[in-house]
Amino acid sequence: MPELPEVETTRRGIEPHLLNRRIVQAVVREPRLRRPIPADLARHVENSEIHAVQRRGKYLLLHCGCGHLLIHLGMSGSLRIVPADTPVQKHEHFDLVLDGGHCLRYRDPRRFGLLLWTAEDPAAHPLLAPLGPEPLGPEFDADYLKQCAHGRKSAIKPFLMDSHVVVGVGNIYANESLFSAGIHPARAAGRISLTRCKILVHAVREVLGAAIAQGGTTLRDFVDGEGKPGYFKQSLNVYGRAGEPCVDCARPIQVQTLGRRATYFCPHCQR
DNA sequence: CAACGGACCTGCCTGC
DNA sequence: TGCAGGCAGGTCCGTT
Repeated sequence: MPELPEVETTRRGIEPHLLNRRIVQAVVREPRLRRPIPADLARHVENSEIHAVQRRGKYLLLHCGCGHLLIHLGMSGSLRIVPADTPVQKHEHFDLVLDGGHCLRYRDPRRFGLLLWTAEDPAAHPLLAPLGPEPLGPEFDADYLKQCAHGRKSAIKPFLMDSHVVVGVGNIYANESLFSAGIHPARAAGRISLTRCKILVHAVREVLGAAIAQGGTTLRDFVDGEGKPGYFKQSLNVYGRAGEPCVDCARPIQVQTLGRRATYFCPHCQR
């Protein structure tokens, strides 16, 4: 589920409920996520106030007390604000109970997510430090992309999905951005001209921006902080549309595996 | 160092 | 109907 637009949608949904609230209790029902939830988490966060709710790539950062909570939603994670007495359902692995009677509840069937605590500058955390620039920020431009791709033989699609190149572009939006830019997903990253890098950067920004504006993409179970789905699915041009007509040329959309991920494209419009 | 495969999990869908 | 197999929005880590 969650690529950057879904994480940003989640951030925007939960932020107003969290800012300046105090965490009165951290309840961990299932610590076995991709990495175990630290046993001493409660000690760090209980009775601390949430000062900021930020995002870096697909990580959510809750600045509370004298450190940060890092939350990653993995493939199937979601966060919701619910009344603290709401009955717990399957796969709801932890709650941050807030003063005022609500709690932030995390659900993640596949348990690929993360909940970690760091007392340092979160940007220096080993998981965040090596991340590439934000796709919507000024650092991500054609010159950067061109330089980054120099000499790389990897196909552009898995290259674009590499969080060390640029953060936040997962499978759905890599497919959509490449379609929008008219670039074939299997083209070697190092063999894309500066002009086309410019087009691609623009496409990534447009696609992500539009997805955020529509509350993200709900394929199966993504919901925002209020439990509502995203509406970008209806704007998808290629993802999940194998065999259906290309919106530009009406020829059938192809699907093939690239870098072990389903890759959708129009061989006529993408070169 | 780049590229690739395996691993971490559950749920859902398909086909036998 | 049951079950095995494949596939799914992510990304870390170890090996070539």
